[in-house]
Amino acid sequence: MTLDLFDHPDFHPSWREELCPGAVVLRGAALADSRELLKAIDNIAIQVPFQYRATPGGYAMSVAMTNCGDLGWVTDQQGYRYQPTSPETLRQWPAMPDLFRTLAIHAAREAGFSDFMPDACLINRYQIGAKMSLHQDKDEEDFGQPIVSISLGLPAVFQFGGLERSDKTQRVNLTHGDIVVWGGPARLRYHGILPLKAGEHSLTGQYRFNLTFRKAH
DNA sequence: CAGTGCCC
DNA sequence: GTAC
Repeated sequence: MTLDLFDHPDFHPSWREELCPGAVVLRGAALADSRELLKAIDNIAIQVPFQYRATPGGYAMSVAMTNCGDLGWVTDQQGYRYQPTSPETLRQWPAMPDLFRTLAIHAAREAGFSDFMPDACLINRYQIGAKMSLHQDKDEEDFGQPIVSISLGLPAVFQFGGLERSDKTQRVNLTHGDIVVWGGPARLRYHGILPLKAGEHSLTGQYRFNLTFRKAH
């Protein structure tokens, strides 16, 4: 991987956008590793296929999901939770690739969170029209640990709000290779993804992939 | 518990 | 804004 990207003299203000205290967009920070990241996603999905899960309220989500790492985020009628196994295979999630972990740790450090130790990586696949409505990440045990989110493939509009659902949201265009990190005072800010606009990406076709790294337990 | 979704 |  090209960790040197983070040390490159050009990797600074123009590539870094502060959304608010504790939240930053690192433009193109995963770009150089994107082909390897996508290959790794394919390899994981062969072992544990993407699933369309349902919320506890019974609605099918439009985003397909799989996981890697010690813990994976799942939802069903019982609720939201992290668990060490896939509900379908009843086996442990595939290991988190070293490239994933290292990239996430470096991005967190770049954003000011020096002790990030992710144990969970949720892999979301968005097809055209798929969305993620405004929500908080609050199923984790330690809100002192940040969230690291890597965008691959088709662009999407990220909504980044406040600590209450009714707070005004910023709209942030995220494209292939962008990394968003939020933690500290921004850790519980509401966020979401607007319906994916039709398009074609040379590496992912009609899909957007998102890797979300968390310290769950 | 379920607002990571839905509808007006 | 909010079902049950």
